[in-house]
Amino acid sequence: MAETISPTAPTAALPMAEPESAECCVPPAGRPSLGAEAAVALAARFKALADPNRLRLLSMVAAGEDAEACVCDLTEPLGLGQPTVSHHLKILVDAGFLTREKRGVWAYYSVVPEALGDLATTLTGQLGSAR
Amino acid sequence: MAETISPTAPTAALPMAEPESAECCVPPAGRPSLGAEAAVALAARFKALADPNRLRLLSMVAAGEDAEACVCDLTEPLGLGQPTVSHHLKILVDAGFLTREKRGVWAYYSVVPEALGDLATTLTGQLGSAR
DNA sequence: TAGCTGCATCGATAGTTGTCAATATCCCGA
DNA sequence: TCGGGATATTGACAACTATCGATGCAGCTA
Repeated sequence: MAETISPTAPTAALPMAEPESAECCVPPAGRPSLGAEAAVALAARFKALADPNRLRLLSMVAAGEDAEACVCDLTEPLGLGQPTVSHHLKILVDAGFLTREKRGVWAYYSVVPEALGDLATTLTGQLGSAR
Repeated sequence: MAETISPTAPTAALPMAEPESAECCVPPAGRPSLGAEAAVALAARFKALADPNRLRLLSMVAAGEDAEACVCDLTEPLGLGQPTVSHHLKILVDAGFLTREKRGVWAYYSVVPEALGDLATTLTGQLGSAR
């Protein structure tokens, strides 16, 4: 899929070749930019958002009365079973995007706005060509 | 993946079940917050970022000379095989985070800053209880 | 107290993903 | 034209994930 890179056109426009640095694999001049552990931690947060149903859950909670909602409100619109919704909510809580508060029999979930803002900052800051 | 995005078609036209317990389960006003297809599209972008090695690739490309790098530069620091790196890069290109330019034998990848900025905006705007 | 209700946890299973080895393809230099 | 190197593609396999049904637990209510 999408593998057509037009193998003929671009190469013909190439001049003579670079003067000296004809070698491609120059040593990584700067620094590894993003460490392995930091990448794992960041990927874990993205992984929590990498599911359509979890995104909808997050959105529905944010759209609630006081930016909170209980499980029974969320189960039906998604068309998922209650255990599945509970599972997704747990993942979002573990990732720091939601908080859980049990009031009586019901469990109310609310968003953590700083978490999303922090992630957005990391997106544009660390990865957006600004090291 | 095994995600069923709720077979109910238009994502919001739920028949509004009769509220038996007036305490908790009140259907959220009627605004669907995030549609099913929008959630799928957004999740696809997050999924591309939900891997540590892909995040490091993105970061390394962004930290390159002109915010670009070729495959051979990226293979070694990651400790992955060349096909694997190529696979990850393809995923990032398909998600719109990178662009590929073939110069001679080498393939240079560069970041698409608007993609990250756009995603960051969506994060704080659509999900961050701002509506 | 007993029963009921909302939610979490526990296996089990189908589908997806990350990785590698092998191979194909493309391009440059001799 | 041929050989070599850089990259992409294919096939296979292990690991992970999303989902469900069954079950357990806690708190309200009669």
